[in-house]
Amino acid sequence: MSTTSDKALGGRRAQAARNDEVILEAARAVFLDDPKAPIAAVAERAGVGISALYRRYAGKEDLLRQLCHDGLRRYVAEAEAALAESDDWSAFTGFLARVVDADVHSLTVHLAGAFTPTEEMGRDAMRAGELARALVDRAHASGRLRADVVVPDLGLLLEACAAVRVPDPERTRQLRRRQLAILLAGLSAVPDADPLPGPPPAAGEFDWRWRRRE
Amino acid sequence: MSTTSDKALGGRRAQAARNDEVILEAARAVFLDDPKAPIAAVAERAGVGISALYRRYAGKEDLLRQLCHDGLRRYVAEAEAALAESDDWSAFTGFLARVVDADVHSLTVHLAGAFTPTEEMGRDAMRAGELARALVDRAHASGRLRADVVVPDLGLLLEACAAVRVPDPERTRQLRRRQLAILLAGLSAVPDADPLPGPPPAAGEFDWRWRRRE
DNA sequence: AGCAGAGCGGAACGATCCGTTCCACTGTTA
DNA sequence: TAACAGTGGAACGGATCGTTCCGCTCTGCT
Repeated sequence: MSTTSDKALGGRRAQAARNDEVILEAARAVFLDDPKAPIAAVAERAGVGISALYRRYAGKEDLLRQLCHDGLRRYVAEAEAALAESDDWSAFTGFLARVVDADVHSLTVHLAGAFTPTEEMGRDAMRAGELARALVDRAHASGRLRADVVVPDLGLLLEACAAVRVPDPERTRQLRRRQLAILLAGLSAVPDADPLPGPPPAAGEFDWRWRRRE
Repeated sequence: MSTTSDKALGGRRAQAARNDEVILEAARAVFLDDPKAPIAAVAERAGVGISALYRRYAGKEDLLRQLCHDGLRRYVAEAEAALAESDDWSAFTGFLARVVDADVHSLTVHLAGAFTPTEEMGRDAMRAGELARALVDRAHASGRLRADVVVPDLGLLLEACAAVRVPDPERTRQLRRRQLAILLAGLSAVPDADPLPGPPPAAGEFDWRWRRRE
């Protein structure tokens, strides 16, 4: 009944399948907390040995890359989901709230530079950019977003939220929501506001993070 | 004419006095860029040998502590200067702009935990808190600050600005000014705004950073 | 029942990295 | 010219970390 290729796994195989998730979750938690954490910390947090890690990933760089790519995919998925909404403004704000909650920015940006990206990641990153532009365009169309906000301003916004971090994850989420609310209030169109200062952030201005570090 | 205790130094003494500043500047730049940078990086950046560092500081921890304390003192000085202004709102915004420009937040917060703080730093930190409260009180009194903003919200704001960093320092300053403008717009009182969400940040909620790390 | 091997834990290894010490050297001061 | 503050940078010892490897367990198949 239970063959090797069967989906209903028991015993050792089930344990292994469970470990897949446990390890990914542990890696997420550990590397979000400290991008330079040793790989042994991931194993310890997952409650497994180091072998369990190396069985799944070619090395640390491979794990980091996968984690980062997951974050990127999540970003794209949330953006697509948001674009399916009818209300332009709540699509925009809902997207940001979900991305902030999921800590996607830390995953994609703070892990960047620790590995050589794949071509597929490049494609996904481009797609993410297009979707963000669509979201911002619709937010502008709704009239609720101030006119001088540009797409890369989202980078500043997400960075600001990701910078908030306290030991308790739930509390972190709450404080980030507050930060996001303040920022969104600041980005909202009001009758007679001073224009935002300085040259706005440009498209590739944050790409330097992806340069291989050390 | 030129005795040992003379202020007008020449030759070797002048070089040493100059090195004092060069080293501090280099340390600021290096540790702002990477709080875990090796001490040799500071020496290299300053264009001096390692001995020149150890002649002035007992060790890395001592240097970090001094750097952090400098940041704290700068914060206090800016706050005092701001409180001398007559206009409540521009005292508030001017203070924030100067603190953000000076990258004081990174110095005091991102270096915290890398050394055991002195009692004097504790006193200065308390004084900083009092001054911040006075600044926020006056901003509230001006009617320009939304009523539900609390003092520790400044922590979120400064963190948000400090999180913006690109390789070029001047460009970093510009982008941070933009970020600050957005945040201040978000913190400005408007007729009928939704209240800020979540339990507001509490007084000691960011103190965990000061716990000795590893 | 028994065997082959997938999966695993964790010690051990080798390669860095980094803080600190130390010593030879140089220009200055008395 | 003797003493020395100031310095550069090699060298050392400890710590860290990625990766490998070996022995063990438990499973799935014959």
